[in-house]
Amino acid sequence: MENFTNLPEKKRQKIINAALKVFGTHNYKKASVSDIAAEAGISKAMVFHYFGTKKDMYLYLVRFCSDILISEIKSNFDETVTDFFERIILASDIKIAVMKQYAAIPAFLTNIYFEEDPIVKNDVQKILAEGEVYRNHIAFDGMDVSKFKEDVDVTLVMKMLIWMAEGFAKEFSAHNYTDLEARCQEYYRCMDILKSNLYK
Amino acid sequence: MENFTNLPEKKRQKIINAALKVFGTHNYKKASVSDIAAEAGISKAMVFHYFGTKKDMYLYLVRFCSDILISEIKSNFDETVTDFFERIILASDIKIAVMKQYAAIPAFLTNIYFEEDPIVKNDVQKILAEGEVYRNHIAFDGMDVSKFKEDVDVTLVMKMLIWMAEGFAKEFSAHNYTDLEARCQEYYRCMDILKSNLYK
Amino acid sequence: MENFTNLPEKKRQKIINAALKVFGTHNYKKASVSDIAAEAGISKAMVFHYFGTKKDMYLYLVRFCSDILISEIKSNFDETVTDFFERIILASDIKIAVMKQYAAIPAFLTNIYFEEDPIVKNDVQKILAEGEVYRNHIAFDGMDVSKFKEDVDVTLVMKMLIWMAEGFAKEFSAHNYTDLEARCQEYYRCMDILKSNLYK
Amino acid sequence: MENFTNLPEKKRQKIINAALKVFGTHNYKKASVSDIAAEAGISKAMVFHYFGTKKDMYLYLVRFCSDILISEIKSNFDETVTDFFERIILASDIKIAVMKQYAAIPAFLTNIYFEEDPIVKNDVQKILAEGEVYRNHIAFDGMDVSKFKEDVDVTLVMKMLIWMAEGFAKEFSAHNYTDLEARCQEYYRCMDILKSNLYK
DNA sequence: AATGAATGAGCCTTCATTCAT
DNA sequence: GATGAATGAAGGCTCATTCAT
Repeated sequence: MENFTNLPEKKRQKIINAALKVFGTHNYKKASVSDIAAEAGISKAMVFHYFGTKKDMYLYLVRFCSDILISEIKSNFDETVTDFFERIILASDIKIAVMKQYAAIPAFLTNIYFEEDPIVKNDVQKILAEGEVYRNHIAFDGMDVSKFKEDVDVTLVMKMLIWMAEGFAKEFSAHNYTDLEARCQEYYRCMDILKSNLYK
Repeated sequence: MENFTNLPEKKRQKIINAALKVFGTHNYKKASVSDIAAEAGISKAMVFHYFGTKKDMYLYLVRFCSDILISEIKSNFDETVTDFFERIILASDIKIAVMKQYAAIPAFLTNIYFEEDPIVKNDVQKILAEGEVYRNHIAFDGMDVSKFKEDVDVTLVMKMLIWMAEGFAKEFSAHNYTDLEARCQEYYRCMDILKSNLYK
Repeated sequence: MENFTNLPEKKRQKIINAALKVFGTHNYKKASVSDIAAEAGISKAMVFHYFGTKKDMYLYLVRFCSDILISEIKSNFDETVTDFFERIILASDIKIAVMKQYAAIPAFLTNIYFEEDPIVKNDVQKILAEGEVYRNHIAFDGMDVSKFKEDVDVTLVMKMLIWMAEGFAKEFSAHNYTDLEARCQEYYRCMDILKSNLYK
Repeated sequence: MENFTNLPEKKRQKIINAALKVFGTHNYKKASVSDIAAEAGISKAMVFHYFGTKKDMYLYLVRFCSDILISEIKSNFDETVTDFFERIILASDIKIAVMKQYAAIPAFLTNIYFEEDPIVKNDVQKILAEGEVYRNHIAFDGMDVSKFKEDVDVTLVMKMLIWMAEGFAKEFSAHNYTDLEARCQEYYRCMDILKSNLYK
């Protein structure tokens, strides 16, 4: 793996982008090492030289994206924002920021989420689980739920929002990741409805 | 194709379940006929005897699921139920009924929704489009939205519910389709929250 | 094999024609038993019931055609025709008569002549060799070569005519066995040229 | 295709010979890539590495043979030889020279001539058509037919010679391409007979 | 370090042949 | 006798992976 990490920044980025793009377009099995090599402008054998295995490369990318996500969270998350809905929006903003760094990351993340190939599924989930802490941290720690009407089960509201986020992401993906801004507006307006009506 | 449809009920179901499972676990390209044959306990050549082509089998399954869905809608949908939320629940009940018939249908439906393989994409969409009428019919026709508070944008509420349904299905799939009943309860309680607070 | 020979005349002919057609259209390997069965209006399994093996069926047909050819020779050959060129024409006429009995025979004969598949090649040649006697008999026995100019090597003329016949048959086959009569005229006119100029 | 053309001469020849032999022995459909690979002493996958497709390999060979033929014509054809029979012999010499370079070419050429497989038929004919000019050029342009007896139809003589050439090639092929020299002598002696007797 | 050659396993598909009914 | 079901071997082709240079 050091074979890869010792590469000059520029080349590394090019290879990562190529790999993210290919793995984001096809699933693990169908994504071919040849395509990645061609996209990155290197020879197929070099991919194996850098990563050892297709699987290793894949997992490297998973970790790479996960790390970016976590780092973005660490540097942007503001724990003084305690209001339930503002916190949700803050978390969403972070995710969107990540999307903007590496153009191919969202497609890749969607694919790894749906990847069912037993060759990688377990390892992917392990890696994602490590970052889970941070993601949950964002959403749940120290949230102020006092403004909710008494009879509203906040846990269920949370669940609703998670489901909605999933559905939103799916729709976004299904439309080829276009119109991010406009779609986010819809999402935020939905939250406004909830906020207005579930708060006292 | 008659080679297959003339098969005894039992055997047909076994093969369908096997195929749904494999196509629900992997995408079109990676789902291997060998795996389906093994899962169904028949020889690989029989699959071709029954369906002619991997593609034909896939499209058969798409139509098969679509037909089940439509038939379930036709026989269970009650247009006299006009209340927005009751209508949603009715629709959900129908989907759940489908799930109970063939355990693997939801996974399969999710996969065909995301299937991008050009070999099947167009044909799949054609088949799904035929049933579109019924699905839209369920959700949108003649719903009574008069009970909503004046300032609530019903279109957005609809969108929220669709997103939620997607997220719910994804979670259900991620947990290997277990505890259908319990999970549905959560889903219904969420809708209760919305109903209580968004209605006048 | 008796399974087949005991069949009613009509059915047997239909099957033979079907087989000749398919084997005349494709070579041994590519000619599929399914196609023959379909063409003959019987089930694939029956072909095996009648003939045992694809190979057996093929060899049966070879012998069948060879027999027809020989029988035609036996009944039409006139040994009182001794003139070299008239004898050649007589032989040609016989071949043409055979062609008219079973429409598919010429195509089949052409194919078996070019068949290189080691699975059948040897056996085919054995069968054809058995009939060779008659064919040679036609051409060579008791021919009157006295009218040739002294310096003409009749053996070479014979060879020329054989080569020409092959070339002619090839051309005829290459043009899908059309215009038999017209083409024969050309062939006969060529022989006229030879006759006029090689005879004293 | 460059994968193949960049190969060392020796290896390329071995593969070409193997392919010509297999395609010359069986027709397109039946000629198996495995056989070619085995005959050439390489792995089946390499054939695809070199040529991409069985079809591509086949068409490459067609063009290869066509090119050799044309090149041989270009360098050996002498338009100052105008006598009808000498011209024919010149043309024959050229073909024989080709045969000596790659022993399997004649069998291959015969097979492509009869190849009816729709997968390749059109492309083959396109390739052959490109060289047609040269082949016709050889045979027909500027031949001196003034020495023929007045009543001899030269067009028919031409036809005879073409038929003979076909028959000759067939016989040569049927005897496994042995004794080229001796067989040619016979062919030339036949032409002598014609020349002596059809000329004034 | 970097490449292209090389391979073996696996995939979809076809087909002659066998088997149960 | 007749059929459809069933299979195994083989074919064309792809691809991750290894090897020699």
